[in-house]
Amino acid sequence: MGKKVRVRFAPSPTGGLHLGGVRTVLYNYLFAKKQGGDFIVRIEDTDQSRFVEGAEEYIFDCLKWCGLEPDESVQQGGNYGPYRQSERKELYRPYAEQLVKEGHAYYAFDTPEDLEKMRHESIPDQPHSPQYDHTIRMKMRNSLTLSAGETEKLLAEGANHVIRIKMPVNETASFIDMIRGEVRFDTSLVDDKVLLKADGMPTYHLAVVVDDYLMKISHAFRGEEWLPSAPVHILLWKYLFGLDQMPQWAHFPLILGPNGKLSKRDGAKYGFPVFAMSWTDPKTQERTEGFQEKGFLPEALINLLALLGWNDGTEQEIFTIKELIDKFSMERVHSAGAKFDYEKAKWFNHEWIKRSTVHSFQSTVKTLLAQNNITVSDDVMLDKVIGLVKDRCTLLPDFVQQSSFFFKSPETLDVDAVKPKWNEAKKLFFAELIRNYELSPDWLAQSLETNFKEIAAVNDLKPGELMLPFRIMLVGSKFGPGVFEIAEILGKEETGKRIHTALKIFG
RNA sequence: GGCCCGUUCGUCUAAGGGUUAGGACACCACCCUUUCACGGUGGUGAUACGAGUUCGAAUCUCGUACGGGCUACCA
Repeated sequence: MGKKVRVRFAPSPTGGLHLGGVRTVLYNYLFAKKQGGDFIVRIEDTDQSRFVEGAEEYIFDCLKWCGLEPDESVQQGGNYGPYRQSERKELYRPYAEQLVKEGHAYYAFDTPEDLEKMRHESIPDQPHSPQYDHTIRMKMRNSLTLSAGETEKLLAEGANHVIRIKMPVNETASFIDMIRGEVRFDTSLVDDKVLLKADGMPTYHLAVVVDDYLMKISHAFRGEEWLPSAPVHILLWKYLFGLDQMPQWAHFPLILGPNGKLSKRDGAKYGFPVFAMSWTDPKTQERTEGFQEKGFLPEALINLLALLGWNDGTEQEIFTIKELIDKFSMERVHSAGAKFDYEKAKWFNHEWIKRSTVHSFQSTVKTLLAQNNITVSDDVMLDKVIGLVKDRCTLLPDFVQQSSFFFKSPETLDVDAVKPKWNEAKKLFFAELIRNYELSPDWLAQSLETNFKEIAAVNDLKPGELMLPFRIMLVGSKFGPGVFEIAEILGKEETGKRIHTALKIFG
């Protein structure tokens, strides 16, 4: 023991980073930081056919936005690079060949057509699952069925070939999952996975084991979808580096959408984002909106993701990243999959908006308003407005609706809300109100309200029937903070102006 | 089909043999608010099923059912 904690997130840069990915990063990060360990990001780009322009940088942008930055990666550098598997290509073949030499793997020369044929017609008695395993490998074209001479010759000729693991028969491969406990597999039932592809690149199976070893990874965490390939990795560890060197593993429960596993392809078709940040497919130009653009605070995203599959055993639900680091433990991660609930996600965001300081929203709100052609020149006023409205905002764009009218008089007034009960007496009231307000020695919500009610009383009118019209005059519609607080921020001149304008419209 | 993982309110979850099965989101009602929210109070609502172990099971075991994942020279 005493081994330094080193964990890694190993994404394949093929598109948007979805919720499950961010949560995997998060749990890795929390675990590492709690133990004072290192968090590494390794790019798994061994499938060149799936290369997507910009995907790698996008992933790092997402991590940065989330505040989950790695200690070592393509961008940060580090002592265990390169951190991109495509740049480590030459490194893997010797391991694969060592396995062949030791009888744990073999060369296979089957063409794609051969494989296709094998899968579709070789097993008449079984309806499914023709896999390249111990029951059929002796019927295929590989170094097990070919003579040593033939094999050598083919290799010398540069024939297309892969290296496959030779799964043993009737052995049990097992490991202790930090979340699930012991998991065991019958090796006879696992197929001979390709380790080294025809283009010389390793598959995930070989690369993950070799790199985890070389990068001294102490704990390897990944999604539950990887559990079935665990026996392959266990055997590779056993053959290559020794089981005692194998990192401790944990497989996280899946995050489910409405129809099973959350998938990148489903984009925002669920009615909620699945990506951390917006992603535009460089080929189709199809853009999928992310949590950031939807108006989520990174703190909220982190918080809600942390609670999707983990809790600290108390009833606390709002956690800062610092608290999460402090309290996280792998043993408390749930083993069952969790369906994502967008309503609850929004609740988390609302809570975070309420808890964040007024100042933290200043530039965001300014930008949001600018996008709606509203220029804010008075920062003091802006802060007051934010303070007044932030509790009513669930998503960041809600600030637009909630604060626009402070900076720009309403374009339309909800006349219908006023008209039916509008009369001469009320009209006279507001005329008098303007005169009174003109003379007001101060301009505070409190005194504005007092005066308002006094005038109403003198004219024998119910304040309640006057406040809605007043609100419509100032806001244009039936929402927003208290009217007198709005009037205070608007100021004497602007308030008077809006009453005037409205009076003309109401008739 | 095979293999693997899983199963507590609609959703996220707590309860690691003894609780009126707790909380949160959502929903409903009431209060607060002379707008809309916030907030407060209360309510509806769950241990998939069947055996077994035990004085006692949501909790341990087995079976069944259901759900999910994997089953590529993708990760």
